[in-house]
Amino acid sequence: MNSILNSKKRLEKHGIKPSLQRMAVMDYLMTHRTHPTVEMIFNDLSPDIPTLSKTTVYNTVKLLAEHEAILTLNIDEKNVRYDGDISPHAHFRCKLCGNIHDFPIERMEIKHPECEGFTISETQVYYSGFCRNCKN
Amino acid sequence: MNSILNSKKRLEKHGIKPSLQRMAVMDYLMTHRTHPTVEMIFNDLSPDIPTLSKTTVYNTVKLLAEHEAILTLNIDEKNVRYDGDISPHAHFRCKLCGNIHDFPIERMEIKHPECEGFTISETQVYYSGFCRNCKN
DNA sequence: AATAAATTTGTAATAATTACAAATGTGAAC
DNA sequence: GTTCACATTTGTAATTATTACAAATTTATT
Repeated sequence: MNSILNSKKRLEKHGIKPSLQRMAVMDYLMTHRTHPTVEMIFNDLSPDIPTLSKTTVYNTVKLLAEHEAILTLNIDEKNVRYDGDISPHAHFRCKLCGNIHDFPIERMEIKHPECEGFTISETQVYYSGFCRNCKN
Repeated sequence: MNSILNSKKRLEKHGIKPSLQRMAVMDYLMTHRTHPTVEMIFNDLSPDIPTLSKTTVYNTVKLLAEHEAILTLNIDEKNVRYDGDISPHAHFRCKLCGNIHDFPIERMEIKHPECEGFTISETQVYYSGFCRNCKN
């Protein structure tokens, strides 16, 4: 399977004109389930696309997120992280190694008087603690 | 009710030695349910404590959070926000006005094979969308 | 009152992100 | 196929939140 083709389809599905850089970033996020930072994406793509600029990566993830082709995670206090998996799931950050894991999300009931009149368009569930490797 | 007294008690309960600045920040977070940034806390306390330094506010909220006397919210991409209400609840950020509201949290079932071996010490639930005032 | 320890303060450094304008690439019209 | 308009990318400079750090101040102890 040519994963670049998949990334192109994803871009088009979300109304984004595909370019070499956009497809590369989209493909990276679809094939790397590490919830990478802009820095990581840039470092990993640079060898293949020598002219790539970090600004382009910033611009691209912003564009992708605005078109809801990817998720923006604020689970890490330092850097913003991005996720190519847009299906509903929660995230876990290990306080020791910093790695982020996907967690299944069961369900969430939100039907309280206080919520009347609010329109919820996005939900993020963040856990933190120690992962399997780090809980010594 | 002298709310400064309450803040002193909260500090002591969490093993933090009370000082003028620490009590002021703790009190501010207990009486202002706006999930303020360091900037906001600093600006509002400065008139009363003219010698106050922004570094002190940074130091203090870090200390309070480490001792779990307050919550750290990463719901806002720009600034870290702090919450003096440590009882379980979720947060909602309006995409238009940026205000953050408390939401009740019903329950959350996390009992999936994928979670085996992970130790969850903290859970944050963030919603975003449009608040009552902003949904035009 | 003197000394040691803890806390606060101000400044300077760091680091992520954004603004912006120049350069490059792409596509349509002729 | 060349020209022109428009979109995209790039690099640099600016911005901004946060941290590092050392001096100054406050607090506690003898």
